[in-house]
Amino acid sequence: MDRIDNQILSIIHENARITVSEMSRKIAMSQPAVTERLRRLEEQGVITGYRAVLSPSKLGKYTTAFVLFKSKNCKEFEEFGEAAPEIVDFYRTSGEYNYLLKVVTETSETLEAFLESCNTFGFSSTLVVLSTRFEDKGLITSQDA
Amino acid sequence: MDRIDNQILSIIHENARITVSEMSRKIAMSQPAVTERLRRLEEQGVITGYRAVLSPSKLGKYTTAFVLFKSKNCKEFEEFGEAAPEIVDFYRTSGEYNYLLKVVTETSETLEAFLESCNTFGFSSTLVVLSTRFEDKGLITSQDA
DNA sequence: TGTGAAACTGCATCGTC
DNA sequence: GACGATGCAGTTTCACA
Repeated sequence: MDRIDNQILSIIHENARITVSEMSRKIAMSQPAVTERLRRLEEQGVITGYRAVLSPSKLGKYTTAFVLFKSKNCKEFEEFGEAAPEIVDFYRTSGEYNYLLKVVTETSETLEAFLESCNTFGFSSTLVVLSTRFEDKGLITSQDA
Repeated sequence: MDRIDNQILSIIHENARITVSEMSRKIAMSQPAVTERLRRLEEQGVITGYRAVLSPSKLGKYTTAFVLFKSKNCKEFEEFGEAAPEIVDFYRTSGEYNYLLKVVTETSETLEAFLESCNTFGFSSTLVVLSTRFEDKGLITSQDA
């Protein structure tokens, strides 16, 4: 994990579909060398995947909310969470609440319906997202790369 | 936006570095047709980008937390947030708190230092993430694709 | 680990429907 | 909108440093 690896990570976090050739030009290194470094970063688990970022609103999902949850039966609630398509992110947390969920739904009505379906598992508190300033800022700072 | 577009979105959300040829085999359509559909999905803003997913712990970041924030001066706080490398996600929310931040730091000590640097802007409540059950579940359900 | 060369594979583009 | 053909670009592999 040297400076070149950090450059590769920074570039590929910005644009996961960049070609290895283009990257090799950016960092002034041969294309097979970059391919090999990428392979290693994947193998070591530094890179865990590559994802397209989709616009919720363009897919008819206009409501995003964070739900703080205090569940009684954790096992049952986690099984419910796995199966619920509305839950995009699912975290176990410390504090008064033991779960935090990011929920994406069509409208506030479908959010309400979702919250009601959670009621049997415990108590929740919901924060509706008004707007997103930014998401998924890179973990590599310019000084690292 | 038909079933084939949904299939493309589902596939490329799973693996953003898949080749167009491989996709075209999976969905039994010619390579130029898939290229054209991809181009349109990008142009329409359904796909807003492609990102590598990086492991925080492999980069020395062992602490993730969600910070609920109640700020007095919103403009100043947002400028601070843009510049803070610890803040990975930044949302404006409804409710008692007006911001929600996802913060990734090296240790609980660096989290503490970050929280102290926020103090001038208002009041915060922090939920430390104990574990992540899942993140970034696809917005396309199997019935759509 | 990194490089250069060669064979292979994938992609952009265009004409056709 | 989708297809097939084609020339160019990117990737894989390997011998060598």
